[in-house]
Amino acid sequence: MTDSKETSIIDKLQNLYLLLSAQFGNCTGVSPSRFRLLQQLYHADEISQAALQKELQIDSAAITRHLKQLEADGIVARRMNPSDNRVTLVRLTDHGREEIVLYRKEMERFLAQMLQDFSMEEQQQLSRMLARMQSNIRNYTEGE
Amino acid sequence: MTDSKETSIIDKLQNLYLLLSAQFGNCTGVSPSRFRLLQQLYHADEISQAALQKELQIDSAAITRHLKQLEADGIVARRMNPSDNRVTLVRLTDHGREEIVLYRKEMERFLAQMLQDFSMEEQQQLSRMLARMQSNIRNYTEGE
DNA sequence: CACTATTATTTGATGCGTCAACTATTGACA
DNA sequence: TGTCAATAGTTGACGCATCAAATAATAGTG
Repeated sequence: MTDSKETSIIDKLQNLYLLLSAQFGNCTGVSPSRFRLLQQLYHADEISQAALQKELQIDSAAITRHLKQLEADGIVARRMNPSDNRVTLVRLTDHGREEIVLYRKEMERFLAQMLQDFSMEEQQQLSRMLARMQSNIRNYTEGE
Repeated sequence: MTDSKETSIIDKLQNLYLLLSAQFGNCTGVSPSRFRLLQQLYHADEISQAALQKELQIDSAAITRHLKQLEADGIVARRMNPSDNRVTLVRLTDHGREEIVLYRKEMERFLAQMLQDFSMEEQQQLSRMLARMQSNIRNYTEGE
């Protein structure tokens, strides 16, 4: 029986992800999701929640909650799009912009450690494999 | 700036994991964690929660809650270890054993789809890379 | 034997994600 | 223009994980 072998990739993926989230949070002070969200805001100046949702691939409910918290923390400011009252536009506050610079530094360190012994070639290979799995899973959905 | 490039592995890992969890659940009817837990029980006959915790690398609080639910669903039976009243021994019920056979079938299909275009060689490579990252992250913790 | 770890499990608070249901706006078209 | 569909965001219920604190039982030691 190769049972345990066959599942091992899912197991490894899960163990890695859980460890990654926990450690990333410890090191940078924000969760990976929140960091990614801030990263988008950092590059985008001002952006709608729907656009954030598309980038991050996270449920829009989760986006709403992150932003609510970030707004309460003074990291982010929101306003309605005057030309379409359905959409909310989000941007970093000046304070937020300062904070994220620190997060980014920590993240750099973390990432460097995580990939310390990976060659460029390996990193690309890994990236491609992850992307392939993702697309395979997506197709499974449709095929159901 | 190669900013978005540099984070892309974490991004990809997260996107993949979230998609994986959601889809795995849809397809098999159980979450990856719960499946792994059942898998352990399937192979172990009777096992303590602490041992499960070590295998799965999941917080023991989460183990308790999974088992509570599984017990309520009649999948699992728990009893105290008569020779050490601290430990709880867990085993699949007959019903549970039948159920898991079905889950396993679904899981096989899911996994096959996820890795459909991966050669054996690639799968091993991927496994090794995931393990390396995990160990790199662990070391980071200690280094702090 | 009493005292102090250590170990196993549980519970409560919290973070983050999902889905489903609901509101508000906008767009399109008979 | 009135109606209906699509889009953006929010909220509530829920699943699953984490940490910290509490409880029990056992082990080790002077």
